[in-house]
Amino acid sequence: MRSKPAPVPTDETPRRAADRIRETAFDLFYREGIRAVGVEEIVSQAGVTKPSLYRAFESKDELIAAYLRDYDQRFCQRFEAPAAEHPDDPKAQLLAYVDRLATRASRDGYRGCGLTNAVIEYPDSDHPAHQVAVQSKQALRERLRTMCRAMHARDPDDLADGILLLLEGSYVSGQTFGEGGPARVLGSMVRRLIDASTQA
Amino acid sequence: MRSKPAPVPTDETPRRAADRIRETAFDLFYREGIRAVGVEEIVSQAGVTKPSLYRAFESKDELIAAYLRDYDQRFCQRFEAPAAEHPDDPKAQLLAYVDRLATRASRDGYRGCGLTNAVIEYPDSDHPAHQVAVQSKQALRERLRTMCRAMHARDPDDLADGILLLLEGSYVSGQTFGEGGPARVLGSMVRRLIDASTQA
DNA sequence: CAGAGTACGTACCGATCGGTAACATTGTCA
DNA sequence: TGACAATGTTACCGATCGGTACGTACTCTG
Repeated sequence: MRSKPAPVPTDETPRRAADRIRETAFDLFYREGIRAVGVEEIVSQAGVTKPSLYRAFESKDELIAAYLRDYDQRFCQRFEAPAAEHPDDPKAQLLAYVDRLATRASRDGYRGCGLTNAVIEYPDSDHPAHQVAVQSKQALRERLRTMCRAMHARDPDDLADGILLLLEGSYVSGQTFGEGGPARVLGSMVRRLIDASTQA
Repeated sequence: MRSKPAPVPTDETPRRAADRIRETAFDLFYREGIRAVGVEEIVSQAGVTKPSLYRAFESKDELIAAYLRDYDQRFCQRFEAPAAEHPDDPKAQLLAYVDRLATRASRDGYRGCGLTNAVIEYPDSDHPAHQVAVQSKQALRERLRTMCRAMHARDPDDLADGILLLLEGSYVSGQTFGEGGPARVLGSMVRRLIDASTQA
């Protein structure tokens, strides 16, 4: 034990080939779409070779699944991050995420949610990409329901679904309309729905 | 003149090769995704050959654009159809479309909006598919604004964008969640937003 | 019936797709 | 020094991609 003194993953780019592939795949898949990106492009941009990819991942499909799991993790961080700033205030937590999303999604070049995009690129429910993405979305739906219950909404499950529609709408509309798109009203619409569900 | 006695486009399947290609491409592109479908699959399923495709369409990209124009046309019909049943009542017109959409989008196997899907599959704004789809969405946004103004909403443009978010959210969530998905609440959420914008 | 024009199919192209086999090279630890 | 794991190098596979050169069959017109 206590042998490895410092594998010191130098925070510059090199690192392990598998990591570089994973990061490069993340960027390319997200920005250009999954089907649009070939393995050749990934390895060349990552500065590695194809055998390295296939030593780390069984297939392209597995790499895609890994990308989506990474995406889900980042999403969860983004979604849960505001919780710390607003303890015991689910409404404020949700609105914090919503307002940040509204800003991002109304900027030019926004590419939406990688998980939502994956469901559309892989409609076949047997495909690993589809499955990982759907699982993540179901977790989000559950999370929203929990928050809406904590807000003492009259119809927490309906409110949660309404908010989910607005979120998903923002993800996709951000790509369609760019700067000044409909996502700009996301915050006020979520507030209206919450108010309509919590007022006396 | 008056020569052609009856080219009689027999309403069975055969007809012109170009038409068969167009119909088959519509179904395949919509159900399986555009990038997922090759020209070979289209022509073989249409019962024609590749040269027939390339005599009628300059390229696959042009066929895709044609598909999206067809889709836009069908969408407009669906969206405007309820208008006849509710003349001079924009709210009823909109809700009629919304309620039908909610039903379709909460059924299993729903594949969303072909135009929205196309924007996600082709994020590059130079691509014809992207352009056709975005144009259609901009027209929808304008149409919604007009309707919201006619409803005498306090903030017609904001309300229109809010409704647009709910619509787009239904398109994509329908694919993610299938039966019993969030789109089931679309009707009540649209009503809440309208009410919140039109009440005294 | 002749001939033109239209509509279509056969067979093929080069490029790229995801994926692999075999072997050389490197760095690390013992 | 020597063994091992990780990576690179090179060359290749069969399948599929979008796209085309060219020959053929039908039909309408004169």
